[in-house]
Amino acid sequence: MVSDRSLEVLRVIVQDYIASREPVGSRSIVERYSFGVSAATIRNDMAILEEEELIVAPHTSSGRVPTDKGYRVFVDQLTDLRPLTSAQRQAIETFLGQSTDLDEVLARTVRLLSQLTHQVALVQYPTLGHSRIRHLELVPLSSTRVMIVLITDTGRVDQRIIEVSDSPVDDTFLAELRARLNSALGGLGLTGAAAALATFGDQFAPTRASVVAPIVSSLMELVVAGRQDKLLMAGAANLARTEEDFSGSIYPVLEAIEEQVTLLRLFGEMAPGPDGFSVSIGRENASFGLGETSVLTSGYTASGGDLARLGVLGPTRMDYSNNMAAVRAVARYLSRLLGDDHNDDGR
Amino acid sequence: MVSDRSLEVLRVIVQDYIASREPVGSRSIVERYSFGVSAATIRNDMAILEEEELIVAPHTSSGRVPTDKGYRVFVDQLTDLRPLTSAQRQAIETFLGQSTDLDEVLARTVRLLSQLTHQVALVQYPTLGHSRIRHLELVPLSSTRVMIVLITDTGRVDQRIIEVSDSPVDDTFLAELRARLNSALGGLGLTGAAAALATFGDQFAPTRASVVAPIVSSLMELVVAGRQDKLLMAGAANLARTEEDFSGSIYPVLEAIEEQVTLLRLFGEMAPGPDGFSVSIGRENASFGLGETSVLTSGYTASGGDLARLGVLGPTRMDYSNNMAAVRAVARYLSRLLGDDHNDDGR
DNA sequence: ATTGGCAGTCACGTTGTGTGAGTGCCAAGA
DNA sequence: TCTTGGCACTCACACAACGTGACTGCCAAT
Repeated sequence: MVSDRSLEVLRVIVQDYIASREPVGSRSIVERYSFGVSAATIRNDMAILEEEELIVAPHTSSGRVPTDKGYRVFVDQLTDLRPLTSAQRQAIETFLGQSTDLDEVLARTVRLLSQLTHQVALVQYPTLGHSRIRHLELVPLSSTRVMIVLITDTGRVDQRIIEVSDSPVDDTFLAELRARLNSALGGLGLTGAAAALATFGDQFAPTRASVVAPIVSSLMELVVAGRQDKLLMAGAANLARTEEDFSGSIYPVLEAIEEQVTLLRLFGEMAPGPDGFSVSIGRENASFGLGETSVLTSGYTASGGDLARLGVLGPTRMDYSNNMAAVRAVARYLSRLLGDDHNDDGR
Repeated sequence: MVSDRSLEVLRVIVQDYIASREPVGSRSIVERYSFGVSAATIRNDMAILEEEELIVAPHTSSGRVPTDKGYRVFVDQLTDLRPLTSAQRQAIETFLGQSTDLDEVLARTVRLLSQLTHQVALVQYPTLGHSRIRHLELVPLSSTRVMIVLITDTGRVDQRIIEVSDSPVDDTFLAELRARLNSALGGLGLTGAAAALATFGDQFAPTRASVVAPIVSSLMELVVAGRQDKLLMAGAANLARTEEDFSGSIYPVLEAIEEQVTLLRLFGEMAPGPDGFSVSIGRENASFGLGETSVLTSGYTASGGDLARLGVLGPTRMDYSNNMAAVRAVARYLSRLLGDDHNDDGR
């Protein structure tokens, strides 16, 4: 059976291997840590760990390296998150403290997270599920083209350009349409808006259909698509820095993370832990072409209770302790920032 | 002196080296090409080319490799651009043919270009210099926060959120302000708008200053910042695919291209050639941390004559012929698409 | 100007050898 | 039953020696 000391041994193996990228042997363990036992005993423990597939020996006669399963046990045991240094805390403050615009806040956040962890950082835009429509604008671009701008109370702006009929657009009618749309949809959640839109066209004369129909249907798409997420990334270069941690080239990894859809699926499938925190290690991500990377994510809440995730992605051999602390801290700070800032009245 | 045949030799050296990534020797040249002379003669030519620093021998006794200067001469001589295959032409059509939204067109363009060239593709957003203000929207977000949305006739949307005074915002006044701003600025170019804004605040009572002033100054920033460009990128993974073409790690390259500002400076400094096309090779980009990469760019015109650039970036050892053709073709197609599409009346 | 020939250089792949880190096992001790 | 020291064994790795082959540079002859 795997004793308490065995787990301790696993812990130091992971630690040393993370620090040095070299297989760690029994001898170096007794030298560096005071286990109070001899190397032979450590070897016995290591045999047990190997039995349990928590570590492996790359060659017959070399030190041991944690397996994915080993990392998993290590991470699950990791209760005492190394607190951030005061310098790191201050970095968070100064980095995020000033900005007000959602775009800017998230852009800064992703850069910050990348710098704190030296990994690829990811920040998901808040889903618009719970956000409400603040304003809706129709802007005539030309005689037959109209731009629709949708602004939600999270500060997010979506736009779309559409072609309306072949008859020239009537400006005054467009203004009327805008007014009606705003009064019909303003303040509604996106699901409510979709419902309202379904019958919205009925109040107009059929002759107007050529203008109203495409706008409504396009708006419908926009409202539905609003739930489809967007994602920021920073620090991709860090993958090249830690290139030796990948068996082959980093090409497939870069390719995988360039595809936003992949990352969004990954975010979606990561079981949100009790405190919104989740870790996915190595092969657990194999289906995304990311079998040699680990992903740490944490949820954060934007205004209106909208939930989104942020996190970091890096080689399986990463500094979990530090990175988990950073992800947690940033997620908390961001939640506070967005919550406090946007959570006002609603007019 | 460097004879005509010497230049031919340079050409085939570049060609072969690009194809094989191996130093090319005199022997393999006479085998593969019908120069009608012996290897020794080729060797003499190569000696001349080496004298001129167009090629170098990595080791005393190995084939030759083009220098940056050699690539430069090669590219400058390159008149017969390999025309795109019909498959490539069709890819352009089907890829870009359908979309109408500027964001979407550019997003598709950058992906397309990356796929055609297997390099990192870059597309700069049209500068707003020549574009005119189509519409301006003020949206109250809360009692003290207002979102400004600026829409130009290129279909670009910029927004910004600002904090206005400590007194609650007056909705009706905001509506009036919006109307006045639109009538004052609508249809103006950005430079004109900046001028108009300078005196815009004067028409309001001083008591309104706490609301008007921040909006006007923020709008001013937005108008000026409008010229600051934005940039899309795709295919960064390709750098990892051609990793062997970089002496060290690709880390510095990835790092450099992650910084949009760097790329924008690079775009800015690339002398636009006669037909708007420009090539920058190897060390010519050293100041950007891109001394081992080449950049091919071409200008394209959006509506209103606004000029922007697009291009590809890759290792110095790249297929110039193919990539130049692709960049040219895509730039032309994009110009036509944006020109035709957006260049309509203006109401 | 071109050519064939020839000597010289040097990267690279192969093979052989020693070295050291580290393991597994076992018998003895607590 | 757990721990320990000892010992034989394995094997990656670094290093040196050695061909081999692909070049080049030079030169005398055409």
